[in-house]
Amino acid sequence: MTTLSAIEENYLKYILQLGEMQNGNVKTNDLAYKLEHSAASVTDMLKRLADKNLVVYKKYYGVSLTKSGLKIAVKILRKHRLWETFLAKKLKFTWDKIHVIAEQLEHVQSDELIDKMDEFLGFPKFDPHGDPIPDKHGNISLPNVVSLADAKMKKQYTLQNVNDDSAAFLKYLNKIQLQLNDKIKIIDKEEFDETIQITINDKKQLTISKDAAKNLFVKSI
Amino acid sequence: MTTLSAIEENYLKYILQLGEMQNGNVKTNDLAYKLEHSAASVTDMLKRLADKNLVVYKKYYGVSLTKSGLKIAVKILRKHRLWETFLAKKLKFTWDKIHVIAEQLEHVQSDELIDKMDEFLGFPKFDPHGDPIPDKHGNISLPNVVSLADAKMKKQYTLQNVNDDSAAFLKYLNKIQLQLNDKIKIIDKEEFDETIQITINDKKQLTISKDAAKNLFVKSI
DNA sequence: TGTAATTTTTAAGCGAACTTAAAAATTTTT
DNA sequence: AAAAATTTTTAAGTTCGCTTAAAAATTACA
Repeated sequence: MTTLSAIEENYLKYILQLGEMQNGNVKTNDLAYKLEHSAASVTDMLKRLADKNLVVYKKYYGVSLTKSGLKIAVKILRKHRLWETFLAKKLKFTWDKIHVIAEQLEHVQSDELIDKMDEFLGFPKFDPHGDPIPDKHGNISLPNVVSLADAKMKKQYTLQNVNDDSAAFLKYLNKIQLQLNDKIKIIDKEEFDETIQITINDKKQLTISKDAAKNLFVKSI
Repeated sequence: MTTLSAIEENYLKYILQLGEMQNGNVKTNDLAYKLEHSAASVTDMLKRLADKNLVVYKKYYGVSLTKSGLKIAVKILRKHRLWETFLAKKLKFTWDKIHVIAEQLEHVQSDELIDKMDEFLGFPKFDPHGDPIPDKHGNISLPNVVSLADAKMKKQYTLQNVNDDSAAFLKYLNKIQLQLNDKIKIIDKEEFDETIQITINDKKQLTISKDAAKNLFVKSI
């Protein structure tokens, strides 16, 4: 199989990402929005990806990944998250900058490079955002995580994951000094606006908005 | 200035590389051979690069880099050689594989990434092949510097650089009392194991192993 | 120096990945 | 269920980076 262009790889990546919340089916317009292209150009590409057997495309309905398309998409995810880990851990990049650079690096083609990088980093299971890194065979380890908005009162959690890569959100986390693996306990939930009172590491107490809580994923301990 | 495509960057890279042996001028056919493209497509691109003021292109004569073209080409060289150093030193790639991968990595766009990588590697002056790595400002350690392993018999050299910061190697240099700027003359090369007989400052005579010689960079005087 | 050989450019055309505008299908509203 | 609104596709056109074939300029040589 001939190697895909970075553009084709991005399509597969976003079909995987957008499909995760649904049943796997992604609408043309959602892809167009994500990729910042016109809907017409998305339709165009989807037909070509379908010809290559990477996606199943049904007119006016949507698109989903085939087995081989999924395999490639997961590999890109693996590369992206390994590179993010490298940038953060080894090169000491701050959170808000690693995503954009990893979006370039994820398209470098070399299986040996991925595997050597994996080894160099000590075979990490999660990237700096707490997202699971698929292993060499595409297996993803999923811990029992829930959104902080759905978490229960008075239970102990650790911050596992953030679901918003925007620079603004990451800067916010920096400001309130909330980091991955920090211990979190909910001490109150305000019904009215769904804000949440938490303690971080049993010390600092602060208020988290509904919007922020939805993007913070925690694991019960 | 808008960022260049990887293809445009490759043109600049090869114009620099091929021009080094000449007076800086490169022929259309030589580029076509290097890039494995038709001569027609090279002509096409050279016109576009000239429009962007990156090269000076004279019909039927050849092409050379402008000031801004040179600056970009040197930057790509810097990136290529830093990545090669990273692949060899940190990821333990063998020599024969690093070039192909670095040819992809050199096109990743991020100034901060280059500089952080440079720092991570300890600001190396030479890549694994002994080629000089341009610094942040584009300055290159003099090109008449060669590895002692590649130096000629009976010529006079001075020690310019060492490309191994390991305590063991530095201790070894101390022991044999070899210092920067010392005069070195090769008086014999043993074919069998590639050990080298040298004199230091026309006095002390000693034997240098192949491995040590590869890490000693000398300049002819 | 005139002709032959070589190099380089021009011309025409192609595929990938995009665009806008119009047409068609689907979904929503009344 | 018909009309209106929205989504998606089709059609036509663009740019980039390539091709081959031909024409033109340069270089080699007899």
